Amino acid sequence: MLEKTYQPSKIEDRIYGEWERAGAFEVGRSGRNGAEPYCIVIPPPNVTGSLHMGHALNNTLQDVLCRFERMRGKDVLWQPGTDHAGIATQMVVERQLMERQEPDRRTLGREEFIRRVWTWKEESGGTITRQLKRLGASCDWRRERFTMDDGLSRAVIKVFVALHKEGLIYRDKRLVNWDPKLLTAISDLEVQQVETKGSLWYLKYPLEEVPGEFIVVATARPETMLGDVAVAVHPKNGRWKHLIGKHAILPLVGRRIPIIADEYADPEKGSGAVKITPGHDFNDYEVWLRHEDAELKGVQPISIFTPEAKLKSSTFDDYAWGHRGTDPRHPDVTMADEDLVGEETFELIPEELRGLDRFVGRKKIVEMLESKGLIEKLEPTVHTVPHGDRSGVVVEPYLTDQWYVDAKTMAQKPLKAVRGGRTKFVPKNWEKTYFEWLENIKPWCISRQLWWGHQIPAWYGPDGKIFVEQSEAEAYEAARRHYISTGFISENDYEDLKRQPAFADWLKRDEDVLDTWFSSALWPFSTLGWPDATPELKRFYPTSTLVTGFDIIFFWVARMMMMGMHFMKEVPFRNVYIHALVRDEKGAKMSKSKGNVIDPLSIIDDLGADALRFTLAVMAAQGRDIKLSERAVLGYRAFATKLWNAVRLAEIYQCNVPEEFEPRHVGDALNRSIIAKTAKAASKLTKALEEFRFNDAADTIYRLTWDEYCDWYLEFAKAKLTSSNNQIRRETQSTVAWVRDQILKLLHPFMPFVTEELWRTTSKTRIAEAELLTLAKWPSLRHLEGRSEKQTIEFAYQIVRETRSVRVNFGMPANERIVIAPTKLPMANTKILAANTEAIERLSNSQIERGRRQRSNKATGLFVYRVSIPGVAGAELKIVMPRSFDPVEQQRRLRDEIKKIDSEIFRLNEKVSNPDFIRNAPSEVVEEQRARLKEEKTRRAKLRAALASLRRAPNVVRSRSKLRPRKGRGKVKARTSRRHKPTRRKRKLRAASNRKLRGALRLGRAASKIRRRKI
RNA sequence: GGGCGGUUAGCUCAGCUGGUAGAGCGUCUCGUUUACACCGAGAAGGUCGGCGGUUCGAGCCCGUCACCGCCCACCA
Repeated sequence: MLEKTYQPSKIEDRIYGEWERAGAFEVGRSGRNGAEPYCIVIPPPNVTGSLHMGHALNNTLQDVLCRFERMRGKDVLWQPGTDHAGIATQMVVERQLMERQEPDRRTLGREEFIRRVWTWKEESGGTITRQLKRLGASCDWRRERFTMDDGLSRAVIKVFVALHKEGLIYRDKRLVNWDPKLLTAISDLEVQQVETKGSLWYLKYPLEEVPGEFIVVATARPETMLGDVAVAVHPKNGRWKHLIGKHAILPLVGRRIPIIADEYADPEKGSGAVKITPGHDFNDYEVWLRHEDAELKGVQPISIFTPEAKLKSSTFDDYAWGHRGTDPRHPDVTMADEDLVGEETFELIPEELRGLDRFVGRKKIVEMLESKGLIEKLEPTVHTVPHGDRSGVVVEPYLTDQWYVDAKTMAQKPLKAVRGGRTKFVPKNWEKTYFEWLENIKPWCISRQLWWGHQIPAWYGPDGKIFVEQSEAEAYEAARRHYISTGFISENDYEDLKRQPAFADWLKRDEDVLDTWFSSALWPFSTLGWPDATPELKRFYPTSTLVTGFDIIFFWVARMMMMGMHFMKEVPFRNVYIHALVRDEKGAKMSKSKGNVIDPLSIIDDLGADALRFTLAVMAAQGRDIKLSERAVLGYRAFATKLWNAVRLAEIYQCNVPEEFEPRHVGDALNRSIIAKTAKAASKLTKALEEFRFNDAADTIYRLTWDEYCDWYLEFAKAKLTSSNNQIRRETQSTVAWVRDQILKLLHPFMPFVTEELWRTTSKTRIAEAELLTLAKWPSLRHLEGRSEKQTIEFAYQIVRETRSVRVNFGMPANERIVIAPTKLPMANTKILAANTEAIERLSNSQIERGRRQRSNKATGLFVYRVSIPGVAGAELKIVMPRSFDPVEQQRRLRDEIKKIDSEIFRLNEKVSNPDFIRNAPSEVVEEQRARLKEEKTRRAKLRAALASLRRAPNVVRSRSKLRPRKGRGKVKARTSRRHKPTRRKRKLRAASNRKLRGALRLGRAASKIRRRKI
């Protein structure tokens, strides 16, 4: 026996355990050998991560797809794993060292530090995996991978070496975005532009050729002026063009720099002349390149800042003015890269500026210029300043050697693949974003000055020559061959060297590691076993669908396309489903600092994983962000409870599906109808999922369960479940159970836990079906969708709806039984009516009168309200009003309704009498409109008749509405004026007093009648 | 500057190929020996952002304007 309410926390862990024990999520389960493969690779969460709402959404959608396809009989592989997340993980472990007051990273040394990270990973790295299980994720956990595990590392090295040999990976000295806090290069994508208030300084540079005159340059970064190599002005326009070819003297240092012509200088902006600082600005670097062989021949970019060692106790910014050796304030700390500023550059920097933090230096240099009268003016501006997305500090363009991927070349095939439809984005408009980015892609900087990650397989020889090989041994071998063949070393000398300890340092491995996204880019094939030709690789690549957020289309999706096309010669996935962001209920991004984060785990604890999953799925309409509130989840927990209770009802009435039950042969109209509706819902849901319309799919099963099954079907079925007619009772019991089972299956991808639990507890009576719902077959019910709707139970439902509506609209109390009489029914409907009389009467609290007895109603002369029964031509429902309704109110109501119908009829008339409409519209639309017109006219006639008879009706008491304050109105006011909702107890009291009031009114009515008679 | 998306009931949002504007929540009224009060019934509530166009017919297609959001680029 099921408990009265569903408590998710009681069952979820147990159910997940059962799935795992049964190996339900394992790929290639027995009996699936002939099955079509279906594969999703999980977007690997950071190993440091814990489940946030974005993960919850992302993985819910993947799980819905996987469970759906698994039930459809496909051989499903949901490939799980985590990402080593270079910077994030390194930061976490460094923080931990600090908290435990252990030696910092540099003190520990690289090897020991990495050992610590691995320890951390073993201890804490499983968090996200456990949390995904709590969400219900049906991954094949046996196959879990990690971007730093041996296999994936091997794939990374192999890819790097191969691309290097093809010239698609190379080392280059150029400007990169340098993160001064993390002390590493980062890629363009890791830079966030932040709007910042700043100033624009107008600096006066003296002209060499015209003493006493100046050229004015505008800059937001005056401190970089020490690195200026030129001043650029527009070649044709502006106030400075006459100075082209002349020279300026760089203030403070007295260096002579040329004034050059370049279109980059916009005469409209700033002063019209721009300082060129190729060592510290991407645009200036481009200008330098353009003039490298002309006016700037022999001039090199100057880097005037040095990254310095990250100091634990540092109170100043980590990026400072050029200096060497030691920091004056920290004489004991040796700089990591003391040679990054060359001797000459060092000499270029005035002594008082050396060693200053860059922002302190800015102030200082402005003061120095100001004191010399070289600042013309200062303008406040707002400009966007690049920040490191991880560190949050202002990044610095920095000229240094890094490794790059030739992304431009690699982008070509991915572009073609999507243009040719081999990979499709859903929704499609993201393709445009993808195209734009790939078409304008720049070299991808892949080296990072970190320790945690895949160390670059490049070794430097004694003369700086680079050997990129898969292993140290191979690098040494390559070096041996190279140096011997070039005569750098003789064979004998090499053999000697080999025996010496110095040999270990003969080649030096590159210290840097690869961008985390480099290994993620291989994910769709590396996790399947590449570079080995595994059966899984053959079977599941290309994968079916990738489910991810739009924020990583560039970071991840595009790069997987590049690597996939290059190494597998095929797209990594057929579909890319891009889902939205989960925001808070006000639409703000969830963030810890804002404190508006909804933690999926606490939601799961309180309301259940199913409720959360269903909420996310039903809200996942394409192209819109999800605004999530706890209230919404609450609503879908109620849905789980509703389902629970429906199954309980089936249990109470001993419903089960006997072996011989065949839904096609069901005879009763009520039962036939719910079977057809279930079948239609199944098709609709299936189609929606095939098209990634998760919200439509979820909505469909919600409607079927709650509206059709619970609110209508089960309510009608109750009468039959206790019927003394054995045949009808058994058929209904079977149908109740059969539909229940279809619902459990259809809902299972969305709400796996509660449906599994219900399946288990009700499956004792089921035959030839899977023990576990998760392994059951997806319903395929096309043949049960049925033919016409005309003779279904729907009209019986309509009778109930109309009667209920009339009851409330005419102000009758719910507990007063009224008399209704459906008339002019076709034979089929008459039968259905007869078969469902009990249910109709119970649900509308009415008594159905038919045939002879109807005429006796006429004899009473009571007011009879007539309405058409929608869907059954000509049929109408007479509702005999009791003596307890308010006629004045109802006359008003009827007149209002007639007015509405009048305008509707007018509109339809216009339409139908318009020859253009008749000519152009499809005939079925014309017919439809005509039918509607007719229907509306009939309705109006009935209402008019009702109005007329209302005036004559003997059960009308005119004085009543005067006696009684207009029902409800006064109370409405009182209620809405309250600050808060009355408590349940108060509401009960109020209901009781309302009943009393009604009692009093009835008395009043009787009294008034007597009075009238007297008159 | 380039691109994408949004504007529909009090709130949050659906609305597929143009053909009677929907849901959930909230509000109001009524109803509990009933599978479920995490419930049931009914009701109120909308010039579908503005203007123009195409069409027999526009929430949907086209143009335009306004406001909101996001992405990319740039900003001396």
